[in-house]
Amino acid sequence: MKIVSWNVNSLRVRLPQVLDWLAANQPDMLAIQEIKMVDEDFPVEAIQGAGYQMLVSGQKTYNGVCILSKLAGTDVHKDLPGLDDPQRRVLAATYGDVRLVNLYVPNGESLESEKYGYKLNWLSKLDTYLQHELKKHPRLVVVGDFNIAPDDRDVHDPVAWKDQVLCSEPERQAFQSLLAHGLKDTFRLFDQPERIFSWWDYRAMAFRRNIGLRIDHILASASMAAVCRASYVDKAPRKLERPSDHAPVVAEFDV
DNA sequence: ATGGTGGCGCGGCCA
Repeated sequence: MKIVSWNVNSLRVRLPQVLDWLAANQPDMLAIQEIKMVDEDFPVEAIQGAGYQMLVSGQKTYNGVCILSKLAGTDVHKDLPGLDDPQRRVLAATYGDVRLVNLYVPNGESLESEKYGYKLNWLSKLDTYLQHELKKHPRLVVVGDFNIAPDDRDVHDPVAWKDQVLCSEPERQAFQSLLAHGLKDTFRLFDQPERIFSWWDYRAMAFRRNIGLRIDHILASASMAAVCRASYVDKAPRKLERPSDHAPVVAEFDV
């Protein structure tokens, strides 16, 4: 089973790249963030034509998530319990006996911003939600744009980013709390090259200079981590014309 | 270098 997370920064713009990537890579599930469209505008025919089913939690202009999959998803969740939030950032479903949670964690903007408080509160509600999901679903995979670089290895310049948003201690502690509940960062289950990132700013030729952060993650419960055979970033789509600022992250499981 | 680029949608927000 191949599970992928990709922040596409507008599915309308990136649809041709998504279709090409699906055809070439044939994931079982592709969790997408920042589709930036309402459900009514979703390209149903194009996705079905590629051989995929879909679940969508769309929003105009901002946010919006979906899951493309070969099998139908059931038991769909679109909200975090205890958080009354119009922002569409969560989509969870069950595929066979695997539970998949797709997240677009708030960015936070800066430590001084109101949005930072919203992010930390959101992560607190997520923490509680995932504890319950872990109890209900032994085979749980949590993916998405976490907007958190878990440690300094995930940052091109840890000194410059110290205590900045995406790298601050409260954010990193929220990420570590998820791991403490039993989730594994699948990327760190394997030896990895240095300076592997999943997001590069559009500005200042950051991608060409590999000035990035690893903020997109695939976490797995113990039983799924035990059968994880690979976890990596596919930089190829980031090299295309008019790319997303994020690359897909991929995990493969012997399931 | 307090800028820079990109998406949405047509001014300003968000990342």
